[in-house]
Amino acid sequence: MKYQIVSGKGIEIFGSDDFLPAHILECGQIFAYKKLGDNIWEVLSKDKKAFIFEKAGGCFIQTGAPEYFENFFDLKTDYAKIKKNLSTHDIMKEPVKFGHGIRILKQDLFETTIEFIISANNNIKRIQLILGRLREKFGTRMGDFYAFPTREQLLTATEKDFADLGAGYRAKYLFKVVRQIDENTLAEWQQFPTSELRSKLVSLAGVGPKVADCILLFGYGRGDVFPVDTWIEKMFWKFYGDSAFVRNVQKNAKNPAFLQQNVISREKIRHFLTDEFGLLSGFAQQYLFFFMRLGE
DNA sequence: TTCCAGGTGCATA
DNA sequence: TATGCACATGGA
Repeated sequence: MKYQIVSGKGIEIFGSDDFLPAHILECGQIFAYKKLGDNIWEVLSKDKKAFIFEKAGGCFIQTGAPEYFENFFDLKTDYAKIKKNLSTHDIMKEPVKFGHGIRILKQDLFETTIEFIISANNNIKRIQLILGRLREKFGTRMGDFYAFPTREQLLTATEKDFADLGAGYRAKYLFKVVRQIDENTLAEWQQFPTSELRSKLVSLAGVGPKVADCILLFGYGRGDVFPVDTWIEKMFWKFYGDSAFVRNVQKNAKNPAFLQQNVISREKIRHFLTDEFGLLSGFAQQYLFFFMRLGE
């Protein structure tokens, strides 16, 4: 994909095959965005903001921090190649076509951690509501918007403060996790291989296997993880319900009368899918998630 | 009213 | 290792 940085003003994106705001922003990887009009989107990351204007032949990302968003939108990665590789899997052909403009964002580690702790067993609308309140209450005002709060700022919040945002039972996780990690620690963890990094993340309050995989994928940019949530579970049964893998597990199940869901755990599904897609697992996951939620 | 949402923590076997 | 249950909240 071709693009050009316009110093201090933004980034010009040429073509829409590998960059579509609706696909990038609505595939579940980010919560801090808003559709302002037919062809205008607003995106917040950390203490920065960008507008994306869709126009004939591409997009313009308007921002005072083009270099930051060049990395954020992962513009240097060749998604045409990734989609070509993924499409060798039959089940990926439709999802890749449907979400062809998806890119996996490289989001701030601290922000991503907090966001996905809140995302657990929650719906996207309410997650956005809670996060909006979190910015307003604890973040620094940046003119017409609020920055995502720093760890320092969140240390001033009580458990009740988090609950008052509507975080529900996740309030105690938030209170605890800001005392377990800071921005520097999260950055230092980048040096670890995925499995080791994953176990460090799982040790944090409110971070289980699914949230850890989201942080690994959307923050650390690890492609070798496959977050399994309710939508991916549905996808698995839809596309692989009759696969040899499933038939084999069922055959060996102690009680064959059990429903499929009772025999194959999310952990098994995760292993199956990461074996299937390897280093492209995370990419496959995003096309499939988007397809299951909005496609068909 | 009940179910569900990008699940996790904890006790138990 | 895996299973069962509690956990806040709001929309459908």
